[in-house]
Parts: sequence; structure tokens; C-alpha cells
Amino acid sequence: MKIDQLIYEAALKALNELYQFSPSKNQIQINNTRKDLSGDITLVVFPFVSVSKKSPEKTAEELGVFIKNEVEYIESFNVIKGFLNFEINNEYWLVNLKEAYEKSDYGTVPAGDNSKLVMIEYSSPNTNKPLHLGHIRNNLLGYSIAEIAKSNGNKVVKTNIVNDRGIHICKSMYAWLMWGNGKTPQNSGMKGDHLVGEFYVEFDKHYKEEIAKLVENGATKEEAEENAPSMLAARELLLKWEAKDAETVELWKTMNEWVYEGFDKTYKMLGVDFDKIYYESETYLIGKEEVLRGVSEGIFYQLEDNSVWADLTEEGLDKKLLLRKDGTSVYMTQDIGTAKMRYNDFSIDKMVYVVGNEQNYHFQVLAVLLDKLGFGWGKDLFHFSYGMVELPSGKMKSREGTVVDADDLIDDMIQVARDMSAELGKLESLTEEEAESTFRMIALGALKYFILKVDPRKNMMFNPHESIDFNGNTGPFIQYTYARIKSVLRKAEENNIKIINQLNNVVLSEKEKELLKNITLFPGIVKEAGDSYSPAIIANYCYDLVKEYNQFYHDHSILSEPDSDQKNFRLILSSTIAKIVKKGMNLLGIEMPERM
RNA sequence: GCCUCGGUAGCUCAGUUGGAUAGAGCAACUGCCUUCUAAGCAGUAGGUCAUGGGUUCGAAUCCCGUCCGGGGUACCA
Repeated sequence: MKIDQLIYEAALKALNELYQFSPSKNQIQINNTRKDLSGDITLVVFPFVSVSKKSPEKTAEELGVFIKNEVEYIESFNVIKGFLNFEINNEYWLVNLKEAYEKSDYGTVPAGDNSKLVMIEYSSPNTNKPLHLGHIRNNLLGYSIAEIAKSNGNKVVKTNIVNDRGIHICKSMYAWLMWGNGKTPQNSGMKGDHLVGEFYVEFDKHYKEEIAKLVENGATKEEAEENAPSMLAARELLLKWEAKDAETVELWKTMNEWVYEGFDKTYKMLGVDFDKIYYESETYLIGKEEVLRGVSEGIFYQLEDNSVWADLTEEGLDKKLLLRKDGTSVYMTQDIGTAKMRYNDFSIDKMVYVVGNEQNYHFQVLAVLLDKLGFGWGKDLFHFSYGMVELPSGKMKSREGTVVDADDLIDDMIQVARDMSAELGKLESLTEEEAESTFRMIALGALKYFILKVDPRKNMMFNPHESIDFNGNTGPFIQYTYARIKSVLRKAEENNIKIINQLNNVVLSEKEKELLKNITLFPGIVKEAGDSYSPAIIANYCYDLVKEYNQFYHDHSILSEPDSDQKNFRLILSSTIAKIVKKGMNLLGIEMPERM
């Protein structure tokens, strides 16, 4: 059992017997002791002075004597003001180290028959342009919380809803028809998503020119936007598509295929994947049916112009449009359809949507609407909301071309890893193939760690130059320390030094005890699958652990120590730290190179 | 206007259910390659935790006000 739990129970008993007091759970505060004071675990006694009717020091003293008697792992205690500091004996930390060293699934809970099924939606791209930095944050967060949910004993289905229909793709289609000259990924060598994105930009260029011309001839801005020839043509394509016009559907399919091929490459490079992909073109009609059912059951209402609305003023929200006056569906309608389809396909216990925080209101409304429509799971949906990625130059706006393209960014990072490595003379003993694979791991480690280490809820600043830094609190620093530990273990093996799975006569330094303590604090298990902090907590934990290890062991040569229990202990400690760090980083989707 | 999220070192970020003297990295400066791999280590300097009140033994953390910023706010997704 964990030491804080043991102390908690002893404290409960002590308060009961000494002061006839039964505290509530959060009245007993057990923390780690400040690093510069002696002791390991601290019980805060201020909340009990009113029941002990004694000074904080005296109360702490009495509780200390009692609790020390109860818990065998307590070596001693000291009192500073109202803080009761316990020193835990070495045996406890070593028992924990042994467990962490031996157990292959240390820090995780395997899924079993009673596991909950968690569906996690992430990525959810539009098919009219390539992925950019904002999508990268989404994909990394989605993949990471899926991994964390898995390691917490859940069954996980990763899903992606592809926004494959609508006016945006029609714009690219129209531009390709007009100015494409038959250009394809095959004949141009371009990645499919980039090619389609190019025509989306092309459309916008012509559209803006047409608006300018119309305004010059006396139209208002609104009229011009409505009546520009390009826009009219795109709308017509959308109508044709909805009417299942063969030629239009064929073009739509072809261009979407180009995009999917491109996306697949990017997903693969990022190391993310999906168990089930939904397409909006297959779900929006279901949503429409559900909304119309709502109208007939009196849950929603229809105006004279035929538009359909939900009145959510009782829930403290506004009125929400569900179908336009021309009967076409909106974003919300589609999400209702997608939700229904998913729950038909899987017995989902918990639904998590990884979507940006600009849609907080959308998901608040979606939860209420699903509930009103009689879906029991509606109000329990979890919106994993994350902040925007900002650039030093300002906001990313795809139409203004101020986006950081995902593929370009990854390529750049790999090139920097390559250059750095050559400069430092690293990886020269590896084959070219092995080295390339390592560069990829380092580059993606840097990118992923940079994004995941910050609290997902906050907007983050992405400075391309700083992100490529491999020093300090970065992925490569953690990978580097890992690789060094691996190197020690390899050398130990080469020199025929066997690690004995026993820990006797070990003398612990303060630093080593600190490391042991941290091993027991691995945060890989969280209470909620959708815990919005967890990737960042794990990232910062790995950094702290590795930094402490580096600081201590930099000046201590393990291998040149004489064979002894102490050497054996240090090898076990190093090996365990490597194992835990690897596990933590893998939960972030970061691979760990054996050498670098 | 209303709703909502945020403001911590020059910059990027940590900071556990309220706990003891607020922590890292980057940038700047100073040392260290005979060490397990210098993608490293050690050190110096850098703070009115936006601001004013409140709650209490104790507040960066909880409550209220103000200022600044992001996002949303009925026919974009």
C-alpha cells in the first residue's frame, strides 16, 4: 500500500482516539515535504488545533508519536510549526523500486471484461486543405489521451469524423474545373491534400477579385459576396452534389481521394491512427431525420420560413438553428447524426470530443439537444477543449496564408535534427537507415513534447525557432538521457555485469531517495479518461525525473564502481527510470531511441 | 452588451484537494570534455504571481470588484 494512504489511515485513527474527532476526507492534508527540510511526507495539523485545543506544535507532537507507532515504515518525525514531517525508512522506497523494476505493467491498469468503452473523436479535418499546426495539436492530444485512457484500463475506440461535404470542397472543385488544366497528384508529383488546398486558395483569389469588381460597379459588399460568379457556381455544384449528379459526385470522390492519400501520409508521420472513420456525407441525413423527429414530437419548433429551431432558454442557453429555411443541415445537425450512428455501432460508455475551445458553446448545446432527443448518454459527453496555437507573427489564418503547414514543419524539424547530429558528430556508427529513423524520432519527439507539455486548455505560443531547440525542457533532452541509460546497460552487459534482482545493504543518498520517491509518483494513472491535464502532467513529470537523474549521475560513474550491492542498486535504479520514462513518453506518442 | 476562458522572471511555460523561503527552460554572464554520450553538468543574475478588496492560522491557488487579452454569441464549420 502507498505510504500516504497508510499515514492517512493512521491519522484518522489518531484523531479519533486522541481527540474523539472524525475529520472529513479533505481535512487531512498529506503532502510531500519540502525538499530542503528533513522528512519525506508531511501531515498538516493546523485543521486540528481547534479540536485538540492545544498549540499547533503540541498537537503535531502528539499525533506524531501516535502515527509513528502505527506505521512501520516511519523512521522518525519532526515538527516545524503546524507541520508534522515524517521520515520514511529506506526499506519502503526500496520495496517500491523492486516492484517498479519487476512489474512489466507498472503504473498501468490492463483492460478487462468490465472495462468501460471510451470513444475518442479527434482530428476531424476538412477535405479542402492540408493539415496545419492547429491540427497537429489536436491530433497529438487526441492520440495521447487515447493512450492514457487505455493504460487506465479502458477499452478505447479512436474515431475521426471527416468533414467531406459542403461548400468548402465545392470551392476547390470549381477552381479545379476552371483553372486546373487536368492537374493531378500523379502528373504533378504534389501531395494530394496540398494540391486540393492550392485550388481552394485559387478560388479565394478569384472570388475576391470578383467582389472588388462588383463593388466598383456599385454593389454593396453583401450583394457582391452573394452574387459573385464563382460563389454562384460553387453553390450550384453543392446543389448538384446533393441531387447526386453523377459527374459532380465523381469529381467529388476523386478530389477527396487525393486528399485522403495526403492525410494518410501526414497521420502516419505523426504516428496517429484511427479505429473507425466516419464521413459527414454519411451522417448528415441521419441528423436531419432526428431533427425532424424532434419537430414532430414537439421538442423543436418550425418557423413560417421552414427553418427549424431549438429553444434552450430554459437551460440558460440561446435559441439554436437546426435546419436552414431551405431545409439544409448545419454543423449541429450533422453532429447529432454522427452521434446517433456511433452509438448504434458501439456500446459506448463515454464519448470524448477533442475539439478546440472556440466550440465550447457548441458542445454545451449538443449535450442538451441529445438529452432532449432522448439519448441517455447526451449529457455525459465530454468536450476535451484545447486552446489555439498562436505564432509570433500573430494568428494563423488559412486564407491569408499565415499558417504553418504540418508537413513542412515536420520536414524542417527532421532536417534540423540531421544537421545538428552531423555537427555534434552523433550517430556516426549507425547505418544510414538507422540514423534516419533516429532523426525522425528526435524531430517528432521535439515537436510532440513542445506541444504536449503545455496545459491543453491554454492558448500556446509556437515559436518555430525555439521549438527546434534540443536543450532544456524538451523531448530530445529526455530522449538523450534515456539513450545514455541504455548505453550504460549495454556496457554492463558487454562487461558481463549481471543485475541481481535484489536490494541489500544499500546506502541511499538524499538525491537517490528523491529519485525513488519520484518513481512511486508516476502519474500515468488518472481518474478520468478525459482528464484535461494528463498529457502535460506526464510530460513535465518525465522531464523532472530525467533532470534529477542527470544532475546526480553525471558526476558518478556507475560502471567504474567496484562490483557491489551499491552498483547493483544503481543499475536497477537507472534501468527502472529508463523504463518509466519510456512508458510516460509513449503515452505522449513519443518514441524513444536506443542511441543518440 | 451578455456568456466564457485566461493574465506567474525579458521570452516560453510549471506550480497537486489552499500550506512552509513561488520553480524550470530559453536568452545573458562564469566555469567544466581523463566522466556512462558536452543534445550534458555546475554557478551568477532575473518576481508587487495584472490590480483593489474579502474569506483564515495560512492565498499564485477560493469569493467579489476593476483593468487587459483570447474565444463564443440564432441560418460558417
